[in-house]
Amino acid sequence: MSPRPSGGQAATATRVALVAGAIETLREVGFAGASARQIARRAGCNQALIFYHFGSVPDLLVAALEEISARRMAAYRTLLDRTGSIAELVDAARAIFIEDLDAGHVTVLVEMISGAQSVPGLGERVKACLEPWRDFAETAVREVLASAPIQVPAGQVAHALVAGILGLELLAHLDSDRSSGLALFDQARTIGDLLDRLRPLAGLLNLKQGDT
Amino acid sequence: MSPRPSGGQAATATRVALVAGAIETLREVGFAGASARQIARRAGCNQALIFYHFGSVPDLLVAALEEISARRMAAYRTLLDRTGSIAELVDAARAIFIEDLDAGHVTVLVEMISGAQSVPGLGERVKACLEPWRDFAETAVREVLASAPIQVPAGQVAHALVAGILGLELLAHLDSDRSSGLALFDQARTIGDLLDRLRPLAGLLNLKQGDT
DNA sequence: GTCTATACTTGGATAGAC
DNA sequence: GTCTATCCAAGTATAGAC
Repeated sequence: MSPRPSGGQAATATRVALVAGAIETLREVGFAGASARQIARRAGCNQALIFYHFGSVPDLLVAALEEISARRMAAYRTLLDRTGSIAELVDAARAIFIEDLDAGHVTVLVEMISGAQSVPGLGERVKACLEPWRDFAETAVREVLASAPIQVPAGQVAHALVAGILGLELLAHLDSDRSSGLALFDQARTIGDLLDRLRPLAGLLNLKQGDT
Repeated sequence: MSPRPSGGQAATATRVALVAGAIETLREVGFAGASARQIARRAGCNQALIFYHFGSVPDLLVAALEEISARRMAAYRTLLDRTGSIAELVDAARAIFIEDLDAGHVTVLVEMISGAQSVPGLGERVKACLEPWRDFAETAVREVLASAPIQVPAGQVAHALVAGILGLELLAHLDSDRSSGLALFDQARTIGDLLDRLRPLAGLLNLKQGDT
């Protein structure tokens, strides 16, 4: 669809600026306010370039979401690499949550999900972008709770976790207050710490453990 | 601001139709697609009437949200009246969640929260509409867990609960699948049932219970 | 109170100069 | 590749007929 000429160096810079502008616009005025002119102004270039490089405004917005999705996945994966305690992982997750909140990554995601209602076919593409986030969450839950003394359905917990993050983002933005959300991480940290202490007892308490 | 002539019977019918149309529009095409013309078409009346009766489109949308908020609060309060078991209350909450999901009540709320980004001052008004929902959630958590054998911060749990509902709504709409959310209620039902069985032991287990 | 008609603004998208 | 200029569609809002 989009031209994407092969050898453009300046073109790449423009596309990067437009994606950054799209993210900034989604953050500041939401999906409903993300017009081509608003985005171009923040990108510091002409409005017509959006259509030249991306074809349409929704296409650019999807590209922006994909960019964020890819960047955050990289950051998240470093989380799973630390195979330390659960409490340690909760701390790291909290730090990343703050980072996402301040940078507006989740805002962009939420705006795209709710905004998808008004553009036919957009929902499918947003859904595809969200898939890695869900997979990551499920993997994280599975790994973290593998050694825990309780048996939980990882898929459901992951679903609740993703939903929780999205909901907290909505509320945090509405209230201009992120402390309410962070307090929940502190709560999780306490529970995680408890699970860490109980871990040595895992073998004793696993009554109906099926897997290895 | 709005005229609201005192003795209009037909006028009231029109306002009702417009509010209903606004809700339907927010559900079907979201905040970004909720234009005066779209709403008027669904309300079966003229676009100009929106400005006559409500002053502006955002004002009508807020009125629609207030309408929903009031109606749902009435339904929710019947929940708290049943002072039965926790499991029973989870069942009732599940039924209401389904009702809200199918009728699109939460969709309207989510669209208004995320859409508020693009209209200066709208956020404050949406926030005011959300307040009763939060208060209700906190009261519900407090009452339900008062007799439970564990000590929990009701405010934080309520905040997480509201966030969870909003997030589940976002995901349910994106996936056109509400079963993932409902599965969590089944999970909660199991936990509630566990708490019900443990309730007789509450006196024994309360190690650091401060209140009555 | 409700409609038609319209003024005005903004947004999506394209053509063509450079 | 990027800009200016422009067309057209859709939106908000108002004036005035009925």
